[in-house]
Amino acid sequence: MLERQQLVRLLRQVPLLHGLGPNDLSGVAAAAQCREIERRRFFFRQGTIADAVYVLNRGRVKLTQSTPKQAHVLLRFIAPGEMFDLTSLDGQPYTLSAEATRWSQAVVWKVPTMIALMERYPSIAVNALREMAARLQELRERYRELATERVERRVAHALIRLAREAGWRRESGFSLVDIPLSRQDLAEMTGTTLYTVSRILAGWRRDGIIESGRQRLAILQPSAVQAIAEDLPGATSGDEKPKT
Amino acid sequence: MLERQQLVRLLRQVPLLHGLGPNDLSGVAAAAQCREIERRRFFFRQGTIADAVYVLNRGRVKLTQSTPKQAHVLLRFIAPGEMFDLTSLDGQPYTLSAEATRWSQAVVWKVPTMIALMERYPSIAVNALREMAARLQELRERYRELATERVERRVAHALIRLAREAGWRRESGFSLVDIPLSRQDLAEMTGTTLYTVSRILAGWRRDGIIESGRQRLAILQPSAVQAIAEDLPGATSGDEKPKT
DNA sequence: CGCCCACTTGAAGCAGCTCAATTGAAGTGG
DNA sequence: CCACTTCAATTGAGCTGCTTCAAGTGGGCG
Repeated sequence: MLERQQLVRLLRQVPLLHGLGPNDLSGVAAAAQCREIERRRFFFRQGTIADAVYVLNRGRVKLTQSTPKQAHVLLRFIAPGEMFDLTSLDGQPYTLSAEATRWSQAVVWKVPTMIALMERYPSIAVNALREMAARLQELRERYRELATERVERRVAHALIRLAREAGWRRESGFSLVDIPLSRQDLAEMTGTTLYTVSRILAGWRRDGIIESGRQRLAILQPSAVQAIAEDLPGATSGDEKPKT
Repeated sequence: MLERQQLVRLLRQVPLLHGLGPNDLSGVAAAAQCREIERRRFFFRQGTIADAVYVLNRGRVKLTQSTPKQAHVLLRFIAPGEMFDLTSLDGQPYTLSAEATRWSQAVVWKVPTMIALMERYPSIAVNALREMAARLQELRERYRELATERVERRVAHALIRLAREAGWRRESGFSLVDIPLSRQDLAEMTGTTLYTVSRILAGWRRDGIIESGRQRLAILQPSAVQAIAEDLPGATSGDEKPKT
């Protein structure tokens, strides 16, 4: 757990609280709770009441939605500093679940508490709005993608997006996804099946664009992935130079 | 155009401004502008700078997104009272376009003006957040639908959604969509082609579930449409009684 | 009245899904 | 350290829902 001092220092980095002075931050911190969970456990589950707002401090969280018939959709990953999930301000049930992909720590405010804070410090509300607007915009783009693009391009986009959301580790000079990521996960991100993802990745591996193993994925030629995502020349041929 | 008095009376109905007193409303109204446009004209277009926030007063607006290759996606319709579109608070370009489907009137605030209003009247920001959260939630649901459901069910869902967003007119006892709605529009809403939509509607028409013509659509058996959307029994057989 | 444009319908092709069998890498326990 | 288990990943074969292309049809508006 965290001491107050430590918490305030943390919160200073959080985009949601930008523009607040030290005193304000201290007040906001006083209203917060802290929650830590293990890998594969949930901050909240689809169907339970949405009574809190989270800001991820350490770890990595994935947001998923599932249907009655056990079809799952992977909406996005949350990186440290990001807010999740302002689904409802009125005590409606969550329509998604938040699962830690490894040990994670989040700062939590009850919804009524957060609303009170926003009334008192309006810039929090404006920051939240900014974050929500960005989310909405990204999701709209993905929606368009899903409606108009072929699978291969969607998978390429998913990899590029993972670079931003999930982060990468440098390993022997290449980008390695910093998340345990199965074919199933990628399929659920792009609206396809794990078989199709496997075939696509196999093709890219043959072309030297990526390296991959069990829950592991490394991009050898970022520019080639970009080319596939954007319909540039040189998409399938492996004649691109690896960047880095 | 509108007088101040009239404008204030209007703004009292707007969810975005709920919780404000008469004086506050008057101040908010003073900072607003008013814009009226004809059918088929745009409040804003994809690519231009997002420097304003709109609240629709009268008419009907559709939000669309298009790709470089002229593929279009119809994101949603805006009904009077709704806010559109808080895409960006920072002067980024719009990633969508807002087109009037008939003569429309909207109240407009410049983005910096609206941010200042939110700082002054935090409940506006909270209301905006509420609206954004609802949008995000709905879009996530549609994203999941697009990723996991067949076309026929997506079209059924689109009709149900239109009932809420676009409104219906009662005509000889049946629900008629209150928007000029082509097969192409429905295709762009559901991520398919106008041909497939045409075939699906033809089937429903044979089963007596709908009536349809040129840019016209009437639902004869709402419960049958619901059944198709939700995978209930009695989906394709026309043995349901019309509600109403 | 005649043209335009939304809509319909058929036929062919294919991208991606489904099912099934196999491989192989990472634990696990003796 | 090796046998065993487990589970992600691969790959083939067949199928199908949907797209694509092309040719009509008919309602509505100028």
